[in-house]
Amino acid sequence: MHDSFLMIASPRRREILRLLWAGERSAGEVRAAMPDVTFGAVSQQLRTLERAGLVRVRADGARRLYRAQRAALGPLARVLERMWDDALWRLKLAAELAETRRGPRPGAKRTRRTSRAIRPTRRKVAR
Amino acid sequence: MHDSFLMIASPRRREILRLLWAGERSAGEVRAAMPDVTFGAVSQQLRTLERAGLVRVRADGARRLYRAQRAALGPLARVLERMWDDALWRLKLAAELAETRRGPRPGAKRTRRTSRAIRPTRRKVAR
DNA sequence: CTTTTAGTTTAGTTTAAACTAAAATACTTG
DNA sequence: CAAGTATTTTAGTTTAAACTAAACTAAAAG
Repeated sequence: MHDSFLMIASPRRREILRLLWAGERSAGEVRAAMPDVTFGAVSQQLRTLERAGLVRVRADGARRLYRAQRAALGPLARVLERMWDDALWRLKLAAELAETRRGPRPGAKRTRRTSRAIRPTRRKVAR
Repeated sequence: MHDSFLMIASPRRREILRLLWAGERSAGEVRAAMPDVTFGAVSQQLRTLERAGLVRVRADGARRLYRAQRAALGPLARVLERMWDDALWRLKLAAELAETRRGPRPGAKRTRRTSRAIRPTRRKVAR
């Protein structure tokens, strides 16, 4: 994934961008705004956005503060801003968030995995 | 699928829209511009775009003439137009078309299916 | 040092998109 | 009507995205 069109195609990522548009927020604050998904899911989308250059991170103690890199979206930034200002579009957005869920639902039955921890996987310590 | 953001997230659909932007073209003419996929694949994307209201069809004998409904894209129409005018973006587009292929490659090995024709499936005769 | 708080990462699951091949449909022409 | 051309539709496959649960890491607090 790398393309801006693809990035803003996801209602979830658009919502995250909106939250980070005006200023910095911690990962936990972003997560708090989306109680329907796990922290892991939000963290992954933040990383996806970071890799695409659409957000920046900054460590602050145990927290990590994210903010949008508005210019990275080019002309699409304006489109998003106009959308967020438009009340009608806001209603559509809410509907989409409910509709376009792709991964497993919270109540999905899953097979128990065996212990794991085969690879020690030292974290890259860049925080 | 229904959202404009989702619609233009696909390089294939963006390319189809570009071809239909200036005027009418038959499904076959669109297909001829994308020799890397089957007629079926193009026909499906045309229908997807039609359902989203982004193109219009018109029957002409055995052919079906498509054209873009530019206004349906709202502010995104301008973004696409600017993109198509920009030579740099054109290079990126070519790269993406090669990269973001998701379905089976032309040479993918597939299991032979058994006869079929279980359902008669009368076509809805709306052409 | 132990526990708590904050967040990331991994491994695996589910789902939809994008495709193919083949069958079906429809119009046209001999 | 048969054959050919144009296109759609169906059924099935492959792939990547989006998610969950659990394991992990790191900093802060007790």
